[in-house]
Amino acid sequence: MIDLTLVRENPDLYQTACRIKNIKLDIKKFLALDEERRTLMTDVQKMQTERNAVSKKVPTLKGVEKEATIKEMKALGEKLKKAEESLATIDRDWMSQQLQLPSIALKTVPIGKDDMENVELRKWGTLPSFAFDPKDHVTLGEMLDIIDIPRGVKIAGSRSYFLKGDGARLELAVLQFTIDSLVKKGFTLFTPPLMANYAAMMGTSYFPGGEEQAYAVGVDRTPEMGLSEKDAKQIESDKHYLIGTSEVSVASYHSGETFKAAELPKRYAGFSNCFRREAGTYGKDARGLYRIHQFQKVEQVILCEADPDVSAKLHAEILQNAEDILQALKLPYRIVAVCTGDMGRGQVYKNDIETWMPSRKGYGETHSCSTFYDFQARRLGIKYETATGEKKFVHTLNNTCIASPRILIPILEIYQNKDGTVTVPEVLRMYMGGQEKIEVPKGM
RNA sequence: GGUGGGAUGGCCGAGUUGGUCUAUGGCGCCCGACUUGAAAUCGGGUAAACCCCAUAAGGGUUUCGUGGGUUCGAAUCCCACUCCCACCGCCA
Repeated sequence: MIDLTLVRENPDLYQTACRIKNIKLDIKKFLALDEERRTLMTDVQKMQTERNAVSKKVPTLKGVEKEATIKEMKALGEKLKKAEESLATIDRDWMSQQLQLPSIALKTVPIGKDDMENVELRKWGTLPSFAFDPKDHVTLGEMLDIIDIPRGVKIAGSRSYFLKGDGARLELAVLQFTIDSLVKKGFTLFTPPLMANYAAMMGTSYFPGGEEQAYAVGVDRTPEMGLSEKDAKQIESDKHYLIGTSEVSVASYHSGETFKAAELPKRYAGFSNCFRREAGTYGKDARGLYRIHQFQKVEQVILCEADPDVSAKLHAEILQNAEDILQALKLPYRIVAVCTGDMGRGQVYKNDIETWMPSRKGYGETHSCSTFYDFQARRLGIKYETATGEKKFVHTLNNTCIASPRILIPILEIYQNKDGTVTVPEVLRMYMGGQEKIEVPKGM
């Protein structure tokens, strides 16, 4: 959400922001509506003022005068009701447009229309070379009996999978390693609600706009369940959404709260399953574990004071935390600056980390590091009180620290051996009982 | 799932025959007085969002769980919903 006085004062700036972020919103029209809304609001308030004043006088009046006043007020009441109704109509339109307003990207953000125009900033690591014909993670997973996609599809439909045996253990190992690393750095770990209400989805700026990517719980089940109207209504009001990232729950954790400046920054780590419908991606990344409906992620969430220097520093910090994990795993990666068209309404700056995936013969996105300034905080109502007593909205940031099974793609593919086994990355062995290799299970 | 109780300002809590309620009172917090300093005491002040206005001074509206209704007027009456607490039942 944007401070509207800024939009009123700088309409061109926001129109440009819409254009470069691919948001279809006519700022001039929005401001005209905003003007209309305020005019009407003033009218309504004037009528309310009169009603309040006269109503207060009524008990002191008697007889004819009282009758006349009440009659007069009745007429005013009808006029007021009509005005309030048209205000409510305008309000809805105004609100939905207001939620479209983008934040202003930093000057350093490359201008571009989609991920093709993201800019590589730097690379780390040496790309693997194989003295044999390397297999992709799907083949490796089948041969080692650690990934079972066909049975996942049988149970839950396309883009579903089972991790099995050492595959499941490897996932837990990499997650636990990441969690330990963040905890050592002073992060507070959360296992948050996996279901969130509309306010949390809206507050973190996934809604409106991202509804089709979220699984809704307790909605539209009336026909199949044969519910009574009353029960159906109850379920409708029960509506929750499966989170696509723990950012939704963890960033909303302090919604409506006000901190003392000294309590900031908050360094939070959310560990959760994540659910994504992946609507509109039919056929894209169809093979393997790259794009699936359910995964596990350790996410960093930061709340800090509203100072661009402070949030820039923390952005670098949480980016580095993710790089530390990849470096410990010895996985080559690159950092890109995400361009305006690929960065979303609320972010002012965003980096992706892309990890080398041999089967893709390229880097694939594994992390996403965003700075929002006060965009989310305004929607969530998270403030802090400065030393001078001023109340301001906090800045929020977040970054993936690890997401699995996507990270298993480079691990399996880079650590594979000629004989089809996979070496367990050194730092993960202690989480797998010291195991050094994943081999074909006995009896296969 | 059943029965009962409840939701009021940062916290506790009064107000429910609709109108001097401008939401009593207390606690906490802030400022001041007294004091060498502190405590105690005394005095004053203590919500948010939004609108008008010159980014002043000032004025106004809304908010007593949420939404709707009745009324000239609603914390107070009516309807629906949400959430919390207690006990019973069921349950990983």
